[in-house]
Amino acid sequence: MKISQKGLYALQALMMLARWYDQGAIRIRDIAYEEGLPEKFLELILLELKNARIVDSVRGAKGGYQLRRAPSEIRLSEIIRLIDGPLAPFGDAEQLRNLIDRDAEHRSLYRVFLDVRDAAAKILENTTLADIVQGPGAESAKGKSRQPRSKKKDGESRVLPMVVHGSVHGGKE
Amino acid sequence: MKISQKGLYALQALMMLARWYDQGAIRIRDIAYEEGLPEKFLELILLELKNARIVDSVRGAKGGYQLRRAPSEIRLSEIIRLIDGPLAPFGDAEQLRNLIDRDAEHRSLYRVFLDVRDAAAKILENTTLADIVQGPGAESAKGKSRQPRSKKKDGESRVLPMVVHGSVHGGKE
DNA sequence: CCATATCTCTAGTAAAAGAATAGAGATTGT
DNA sequence: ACAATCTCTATTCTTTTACTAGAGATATGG
Repeated sequence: MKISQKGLYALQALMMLARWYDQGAIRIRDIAYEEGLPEKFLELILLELKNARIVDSVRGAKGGYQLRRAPSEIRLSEIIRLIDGPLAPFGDAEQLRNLIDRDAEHRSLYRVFLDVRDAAAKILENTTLADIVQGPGAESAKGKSRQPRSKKKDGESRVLPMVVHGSVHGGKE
Repeated sequence: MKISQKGLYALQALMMLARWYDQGAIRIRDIAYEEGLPEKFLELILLELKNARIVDSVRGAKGGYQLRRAPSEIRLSEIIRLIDGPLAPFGDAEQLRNLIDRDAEHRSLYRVFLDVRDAAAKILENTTLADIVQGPGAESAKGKSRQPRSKKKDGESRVLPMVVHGSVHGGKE
Protein backbone atom coordinates (compact mmCIF):
# COMPACT_ATOMS: atom_id res chain seq x y z
CA MET A 1 0.00 0.00 0.00
CA LYS A 2 1.28 3.41 -0.96
CA ILE A 3 -0.22 6.79 -0.24
CA SER A 4 0.26 9.17 -3.15
CA GLN A 5 0.54 12.90 -3.04
CA LYS A 6 -3.04 12.96 -4.19
CA GLY A 7 -4.04 10.72 -1.31
CA LEU A 8 -2.31 12.99 1.15
CA TYR A 9 -4.05 16.02 -0.33
CA ALA A 10 -7.39 14.28 0.02
CA LEU A 11 -6.70 13.52 3.65
CA GLN A 12 -5.55 17.05 4.37
CA ALA A 13 -8.61 18.52 2.73
CA LEU A 14 -10.89 16.20 4.64
CA MET A 15 -9.16 17.00 7.90
CA MET A 16 -9.87 20.63 7.27
CA LEU A 17 -13.50 19.92 6.45
CA ALA A 18 -13.70 17.86 9.61
CA ARG A 19 -12.40 20.74 11.68
CA TRP A 20 -15.21 22.84 10.33
CA TYR A 21 -17.82 20.16 10.35
CA ASP A 22 -21.36 21.45 10.56
CA GLN A 23 -20.32 25.02 10.03
CA GLY A 24 -21.20 25.43 6.41
CA ALA A 25 -19.58 24.82 3.08
CA ILE A 26 -16.00 25.80 2.39
CA ARG A 27 -14.69 26.89 -0.97
CA ILE A 28 -12.08 24.89 -2.83
CA ARG A 29 -9.96 27.99 -2.99
CA ASP A 30 -9.90 28.32 0.77
CA ILE A 31 -9.02 24.72 1.35
CA ALA A 32 -6.28 24.96 -1.22
CA TYR A 33 -4.93 28.13 0.26
CA GLU A 34 -5.05 27.08 3.87
CA GLU A 35 -3.59 23.67 3.28
CA GLY A 36 -1.20 24.84 0.61
CA LEU A 37 -2.53 22.55 -2.09
CA PRO A 38 -2.71 23.11 -5.86
CA GLU A 39 -6.21 24.39 -6.41
CA LYS A 40 -7.05 22.81 -9.74
CA PHE A 41 -5.76 19.48 -8.63
CA LEU A 42 -7.73 19.69 -5.42
CA GLU A 43 -10.83 20.32 -7.50
CA LEU A 44 -10.51 16.91 -9.08
CA ILE A 45 -9.91 15.28 -5.76
CA LEU A 46 -12.95 16.83 -4.13
CA LEU A 47 -15.03 15.84 -7.11
CA GLU A 48 -13.92 12.27 -6.63
CA LEU A 49 -14.70 12.43 -2.94
CA LYS A 50 -18.06 13.79 -3.81
CA ASN A 51 -18.85 10.99 -6.25
CA ALA A 52 -17.87 8.58 -3.52
CA ARG A 53 -20.39 10.31 -1.28
CA ILE A 54 -17.85 11.33 1.29
CA VAL A 55 -18.36 15.04 0.80
CA ASP A 56 -21.22 17.15 -0.46
CA SER A 57 -21.00 20.21 -2.59
CA VAL A 58 -23.00 23.39 -2.81
CA ARG A 59 -22.84 24.98 -6.20
CA GLY A 60 -22.93 28.54 -7.30
CA ALA A 61 -21.89 31.63 -5.42
CA LYS A 62 -21.45 30.94 -1.72
CA GLY A 63 -20.92 27.35 -2.64
CA GLY A 64 -18.28 24.97 -1.42
CA TYR A 65 -17.73 21.59 0.11
CA GLN A 66 -18.59 19.96 3.38
CA LEU A 67 -18.47 16.52 4.90
CA ARG A 68 -21.47 14.39 4.20
CA ARG A 69 -21.13 12.39 7.41
CA ALA A 70 -19.72 13.07 10.83
CA PRO A 71 -15.92 12.87 10.98
CA SER A 72 -16.26 9.94 13.35
CA GLU A 73 -18.02 8.06 10.57
CA ILE A 74 -15.29 8.49 8.00
CA ARG A 75 -12.49 5.98 8.24
CA LEU A 76 -9.06 6.59 6.80
CA SER A 77 -9.26 3.21 5.12
CA GLU A 78 -12.18 4.36 3.05
CA ILE A 79 -10.40 7.42 1.78
CA ILE A 80 -7.15 5.68 1.03
CA ARG A 81 -8.88 2.83 -0.76
CA LEU A 82 -10.75 5.31 -2.88
CA ILE A 83 -7.77 7.42 -3.88
CA ASP A 84 -4.90 4.96 -3.78
CA GLY A 85 -6.46 1.56 -4.10
CA PRO A 86 -6.26 -1.60 -1.98
CA LEU A 87 -4.41 -1.60 1.31
CA ALA A 88 -2.42 -4.73 0.47
CA PRO A 89 1.27 -4.23 -0.36
CA PHE A 90 0.79 -6.39 -3.41
CA GLY A 91 -2.42 -6.96 -5.34
CA ASP A 92 -5.50 -6.87 -3.15
CA ALA A 93 -6.83 -8.99 -0.34
CA GLU A 94 -8.93 -11.24 -2.55
CA GLN A 95 -6.13 -11.85 -5.01
CA LEU A 96 -3.83 -12.73 -2.15
CA ARG A 97 -6.32 -15.20 -0.75
CA ASN A 98 -6.60 -16.82 -4.14
CA LEU A 99 -2.86 -17.09 -4.48
CA ILE A 100 -2.63 -18.61 -1.04
CA ASP A 101 -5.13 -21.23 -2.11
CA ARG A 102 -3.68 -21.99 -5.50
CA ASP A 103 0.03 -21.28 -5.51
CA ALA A 104 1.58 -23.81 -3.18
CA GLU A 105 5.11 -22.74 -4.00
CA HIS A 106 4.70 -19.17 -2.84
CA ARG A 107 1.84 -19.61 -0.45
CA SER A 108 3.65 -18.50 2.64
CA LEU A 109 5.00 -15.40 0.97
CA TYR A 110 1.52 -14.30 0.04
CA ARG A 111 0.41 -15.11 3.53
CA VAL A 112 2.91 -12.60 4.82
CA PHE A 113 1.62 -10.02 2.38
CA LEU A 114 -1.87 -10.67 3.61
CA ASP A 115 -0.72 -10.31 7.20
CA VAL A 116 0.77 -6.95 6.37
CA ARG A 117 -2.42 -5.89 4.70
CA ASP A 118 -4.46 -7.00 7.67
CA ALA A 119 -2.26 -5.07 10.05
CA ALA A 120 -2.56 -1.93 7.97
CA ALA A 121 -6.28 -2.40 7.49
CA LYS A 122 -6.81 -2.85 11.20
CA ILE A 123 -5.24 0.52 11.93
CA LEU A 124 -6.82 2.39 9.06
CA GLU A 125 -10.28 0.94 9.62
CA ASN A 126 -10.12 1.92 13.25
CA THR A 127 -9.03 5.47 12.69
CA THR A 128 -11.55 8.08 11.64
CA LEU A 129 -11.22 11.72 10.76
CA ALA A 130 -12.47 12.52 14.23
CA ASP A 131 -9.45 10.73 15.64
CA ILE A 132 -7.02 12.95 13.83
CA VAL A 133 -8.49 16.42 14.14
CA GLN A 134 -9.35 18.75 16.92
CA GLY A 135 -12.36 20.94 16.32
CA PRO A 136 -16.14 20.57 16.08
CA GLY A 137 -15.75 17.27 14.34
CA ALA A 138 -13.60 15.76 17.05
CA GLU A 139 -14.79 13.44 19.82
CA SER A 140 -14.45 10.02 18.25
CA ALA A 141 -17.11 7.40 18.68
CA LYS A 142 -14.57 4.92 20.02
CA GLY A 143 -12.35 5.70 22.95
CA LYS A 144 -9.21 5.60 20.85
CA SER A 145 -8.09 9.07 21.89
CA ARG A 146 -4.58 8.97 20.50
CA GLN A 147 -2.98 12.14 21.75
CA PRO A 148 -4.77 13.12 24.97
CA ARG A 149 -6.75 15.94 23.50
CA SER A 150 -6.26 19.31 25.11
CA LYS A 151 -8.61 19.86 28.02
CA LYS A 152 -10.15 23.01 26.59
CA LYS A 153 -13.69 23.50 27.84
CA ASP A 154 -15.07 23.70 24.27
CA GLY A 155 -17.50 26.46 23.53
CA GLU A 156 -15.26 29.44 23.05
CA SER A 157 -11.71 29.29 21.75
CA ARG A 158 -12.47 28.76 18.10
CA VAL A 159 -9.63 30.72 16.57
CA LEU A 160 -8.05 27.94 14.60
CA PRO A 161 -6.83 28.32 11.01
CA MET A 162 -8.08 30.43 8.15
CA VAL A 163 -7.56 33.88 9.55
CA VAL A 164 -5.24 35.70 7.21
CA HIS A 165 -6.98 35.24 3.93
CA GLY A 166 -9.61 32.58 3.53
CA SER A 167 -13.01 32.24 5.12
CA VAL A 168 -15.89 29.94 5.81
CA HIS A 169 -19.34 31.01 4.79
CA GLY A 170 -20.88 32.02 8.01
CA GLY A 171 -17.53 33.07 9.31
CA LYS A 172 -15.96 36.49 9.24
CA GLU A 173 -16.63 37.70 5.71
CA MET B 1 4.67 0.62 1.13
CA LYS B 2 4.15 -1.03 -2.20
CA ILE B 3 5.77 -4.17 -3.52
CA SER B 4 6.51 -3.90 -7.21
CA GLN B 5 6.70 -6.68 -9.74
CA LYS B 6 10.44 -6.38 -9.44
CA GLY B 7 10.22 -6.81 -5.70
CA LEU B 8 8.10 -9.90 -6.10
CA TYR B 9 10.59 -11.32 -8.59
CA ALA B 10 13.40 -10.70 -6.16
CA LEU B 11 11.55 -12.50 -3.41
CA GLN B 12 10.69 -15.42 -5.66
CA ALA B 13 14.27 -15.76 -6.80
CA LEU B 14 15.53 -15.62 -3.25
CA MET B 15 13.00 -18.19 -2.13
CA MET B 16 14.33 -20.52 -4.76
CA LEU B 17 17.90 -19.88 -3.73
CA ALA B 18 16.86 -20.51 -0.15
CA ARG B 19 15.37 -23.86 -1.09
CA TRP B 20 18.72 -24.84 -2.55
CA TYR B 21 20.82 -23.20 0.09
CA ASP B 22 24.26 -24.72 0.49
CA GLN B 23 23.90 -26.83 -2.61
CA GLY B 24 25.91 -24.78 -5.05
CA ALA B 25 25.32 -21.91 -7.41
CA ILE B 26 22.26 -21.73 -9.65
CA ARG B 27 22.20 -20.11 -13.04
CA ILE B 28 20.06 -17.07 -13.75
CA ARG B 29 18.50 -18.98 -16.59
CA ASP B 30 17.32 -21.76 -14.30
CA ILE B 31 15.86 -19.41 -11.77
CA ALA B 32 14.10 -17.53 -14.50
CA TYR B 33 12.77 -20.69 -16.06
CA GLU B 34 11.64 -22.36 -12.89
CA GLU B 35 10.00 -19.29 -11.44
CA GLY B 36 8.74 -18.07 -14.78
CA LEU B 37 10.52 -14.73 -14.66
CA PRO B 38 11.90 -12.61 -17.51
CA GLU B 39 15.55 -13.60 -17.66
CA LYS B 40 17.17 -10.30 -18.58
CA PHE B 41 15.19 -8.45 -15.98
CA LEU B 42 16.09 -11.02 -13.35
CA GLU B 43 19.73 -10.46 -14.21
CA LEU B 44 19.48 -6.86 -13.07
CA ILE B 45 17.69 -7.84 -9.93
CA LEU B 46 20.26 -10.42 -8.95
CA LEU B 47 23.00 -7.96 -9.63
CA GLU B 48 21.37 -5.54 -7.26
CA LEU B 49 20.98 -8.23 -4.64
CA LYS B 50 24.61 -9.04 -5.10
CA ASN B 51 25.74 -5.46 -4.63
CA ALA B 52 23.66 -5.42 -1.47
CA ARG B 53 25.58 -8.51 -0.34
CA ILE B 54 22.52 -10.67 -0.09
CA VAL B 55 23.62 -13.11 -2.75
CA ASP B 56 26.97 -14.15 -4.13
CA SER B 57 27.83 -14.91 -7.70
CA VAL B 58 30.17 -17.33 -9.35
CA ARG B 59 31.27 -16.17 -12.76
CA GLY B 60 32.14 -18.07 -15.89
CA ALA B 61 30.97 -21.48 -16.97
CA LYS B 62 29.34 -23.40 -14.16
CA GLY B 63 28.67 -20.10 -12.54
CA GLY B 64 25.51 -18.85 -10.95
CA TYR B 65 24.06 -17.34 -7.82
CA GLN B 66 23.67 -18.46 -4.24
CA LEU B 67 22.66 -16.94 -0.95
CA ARG B 68 25.43 -15.30 0.96
CA ARG B 69 23.87 -15.96 4.35
CA ALA B 70 21.57 -18.58 5.76
CA PRO B 71 17.92 -18.07 4.83
CA SER B 72 17.14 -17.56 8.49
CA GLU B 73 19.42 -14.53 8.41
CA ILE B 74 17.67 -12.80 5.55
CA ARG B 75 14.65 -10.78 6.54
CA LEU B 76 11.94 -9.84 4.09
CA SER B 77 12.22 -6.26 5.29
CA GLU B 78 15.77 -6.07 4.02
CA ILE B 79 14.85 -7.22 0.55
CA ILE B 80 11.79 -5.06 0.22
CA ARG B 81 13.62 -1.98 1.45
CA LEU B 82 16.34 -2.61 -1.06
CA ILE B 83 14.10 -3.10 -4.07
CA ASP B 84 11.06 -1.03 -3.24
CA GLY B 85 12.21 1.48 -0.67
CA PRO B 86 10.96 2.37 2.79
CA LEU B 87 8.20 0.41 4.45
CA ALA B 88 6.20 3.49 5.36
CA PRO B 89 3.05 4.16 3.32
CA PHE B 90 4.19 7.72 2.87
CA GLY B 91 7.75 9.03 2.95
CA ASP B 92 9.96 7.11 5.30
CA ALA B 93 10.11 6.62 9.03
CA GLU B 94 12.49 9.47 9.68
CA GLN B 95 10.54 11.91 7.58
CA LEU B 96 7.38 10.94 9.39
CA ARG B 97 9.00 11.49 12.75
CA ASN B 98 10.12 14.92 11.63
CA LEU B 99 6.66 15.80 10.43
CA ILE B 100 5.19 14.65 13.71
CA ASP B 101 7.55 16.97 15.51
CA ARG B 102 7.15 19.98 13.29
CA ASP B 103 3.73 19.91 11.65
CA ALA B 104 1.24 20.39 14.46
CA GLU B 105 -1.69 20.61 12.09
CA HIS B 106 -1.23 17.16 10.61
CA ARG B 107 0.67 15.53 13.40
CA SER B 108 -1.86 12.85 14.18
CA LEU B 109 -2.24 11.89 10.55
CA TYR B 110 1.47 11.28 10.26
CA ARG B 111 1.35 9.40 13.50
CA VAL B 112 -1.12 7.01 11.93
CA PHE B 113 1.17 6.59 8.94
CA LEU B 114 3.99 5.81 11.29
CA ASP B 115 1.85 3.28 13.12
CA VAL B 116 1.12 1.57 9.84
CA ARG B 117 4.77 1.51 8.99
CA ASP B 118 5.64 0.08 12.37
CA ALA B 119 3.08 -2.65 12.01
CA ALA B 120 4.39 -3.61 8.58
CA ALA B 121 7.98 -3.40 9.74
CA LYS B 122 7.29 -5.63 12.69
CA ILE B 123 5.98 -8.37 10.46
CA LEU B 124 8.58 -8.01 7.75
CA GLU B 125 11.50 -7.76 10.16
CA ASN B 126 10.37 -10.88 11.90
CA THR B 127 9.95 -12.99 8.82
CA THR B 128 12.98 -14.49 7.14
CA LEU B 129 13.38 -16.50 3.99
CA ALA B 130 13.61 -19.57 6.19
CA ASP B 131 10.10 -18.86 7.40
CA ILE B 132 8.64 -18.95 3.93
CA VAL B 133 10.36 -21.88 2.26
CA GLN B 134 10.62 -25.56 2.81
CA GLY B 135 13.94 -27.13 1.88
CA PRO B 136 17.53 -27.19 3.14
CA GLY B 137 17.29 -23.55 4.05
CA ALA B 138 14.24 -23.96 6.25
CA GLU B 139 14.20 -24.24 10.07
CA SER B 140 13.98 -20.67 11.21
CA ALA B 141 16.03 -19.40 14.10
CA LYS B 142 12.92 -18.13 15.84
CA GLY B 143 10.01 -20.41 16.65
CA LYS B 144 7.68 -18.56 14.34
CA SER B 145 6.72 -21.62 12.37
CA ARG B 146 3.88 -20.14 10.42
CA GLN B 147 2.32 -23.05 8.59
CA PRO B 148 3.04 -26.18 10.69
CA ARG B 149 5.67 -27.56 8.41
CA SER B 150 5.00 -31.04 7.08
CA LYS B 151 6.29 -33.73 9.41
CA LYS B 152 8.60 -35.30 6.86
CA LYS B 153 11.53 -37.04 8.55
CA ASP B 154 14.04 -35.02 6.50
CA GLY B 155 16.94 -36.92 5.00
CA GLU B 156 15.39 -38.36 1.89
CA SER B 157 12.52 -36.82 -0.03
CA ARG B 158 14.42 -34.10 -1.84
CA VAL B 159 12.67 -34.16 -5.19
CA LEU B 160 11.47 -30.58 -5.21
CA PRO B 161 11.40 -28.34 -8.29
CA MET B 162 13.66 -28.08 -11.26
CA VAL B 163 13.23 -31.47 -12.85
CA VAL B 164 12.00 -30.99 -16.36
CA HIS B 165 14.54 -28.58 -17.69
CA GLY B 166 16.77 -26.71 -15.31
CA SER B 167 19.50 -27.99 -13.08
CA VAL B 168 21.74 -27.14 -10.18
CA HIS B 169 25.43 -27.66 -10.56
CA GLY B 170 26.06 -30.76 -8.61
CA GLY B 171 22.63 -32.00 -9.54
CA LYS B 172 21.68 -34.33 -12.37
CA GLU B 173 23.57 -32.90 -15.33
C1' DC C 1 44.82 -21.45 -25.11
C1' DC C 2 40.63 -21.48 -27.53
C1' DA C 3 35.64 -22.05 -27.35
C1' DT C 4 31.88 -21.69 -24.67
C1' DA C 5 29.16 -20.69 -20.75
C1' DT C 6 28.14 -17.32 -17.47
C1' DC C 7 27.90 -13.26 -14.91
C1' DT C 8 28.59 -7.78 -15.46
C1' DC C 9 27.39 -3.53 -16.89
C1' DT C 10 25.53 0.41 -19.60
C1' DA C 11 21.91 1.90 -22.58
C1' DG C 12 17.70 2.26 -24.34
C1' DT C 13 12.64 2.12 -24.65
C1' DA C 14 7.56 1.63 -24.45
C1' DA C 15 3.77 1.95 -21.48
C1' DA C 16 1.62 3.43 -17.39
C1' DA C 17 1.06 6.22 -13.46
C1' DG C 18 1.50 10.54 -11.05
C1' DA C 19 0.91 15.33 -10.64
C1' DA C 20 -0.71 18.68 -12.23
C1' DT C 21 -2.89 22.69 -15.69
C1' DA C 22 -6.46 24.69 -18.88
C1' DG C 23 -10.71 26.09 -20.07
C1' DA C 24 -15.45 25.84 -21.28
C1' DG C 25 -19.99 24.61 -19.12
C1' DA C 26 -23.60 24.41 -15.49
C1' DT C 27 -25.70 26.47 -11.17
C1' DT C 28 -26.75 29.50 -7.78
C1' DG C 29 -26.90 33.99 -4.90
C1' DT C 30 -27.56 38.80 -5.07
C1' DA D 1 -27.75 39.99 -15.51
C1' DC D 2 -23.62 39.00 -13.40
C1' DA D 3 -20.24 37.16 -10.64
C1' DA D 4 -18.90 33.36 -7.93
C1' DT D 5 -18.56 28.47 -7.69
C1' DC D 6 -18.66 23.84 -8.62
C1' DT D 7 -18.43 20.34 -12.87
C1' DC D 8 -16.29 17.97 -16.33
C1' DT D 9 -13.18 16.74 -20.21
C1' DA D 10 -8.81 17.14 -22.20
C1' DT D 11 -4.05 17.85 -22.36
C1' DT D 12 0.64 18.08 -20.79
C1' DC D 13 4.88 17.02 -18.46
C1' DT D 14 7.62 14.05 -15.60
C1' DT D 15 8.78 9.94 -13.28
C1' DT D 16 8.54 5.19 -12.55
C1' DT D 17 8.01 0.60 -14.03
C1' DA D 18 9.11 -3.25 -16.49
C1' DC D 19 11.55 -4.73 -19.60
C1' DT D 20 15.09 -5.67 -23.87
C1' DA D 21 19.70 -5.40 -26.23
C1' DG D 22 24.24 -6.05 -26.60
C1' DA D 23 29.03 -5.65 -25.73
C1' DG D 24 32.49 -6.75 -22.04
C1' DA D 25 34.74 -9.60 -18.30
C1' DT D 26 35.81 -14.07 -16.40
C1' DA D 27 36.02 -18.84 -15.56
C1' DT D 28 35.85 -23.94 -17.17
C1' DG D 29 36.91 -27.76 -19.98
C1' DG D 30 39.14 -29.82 -23.50
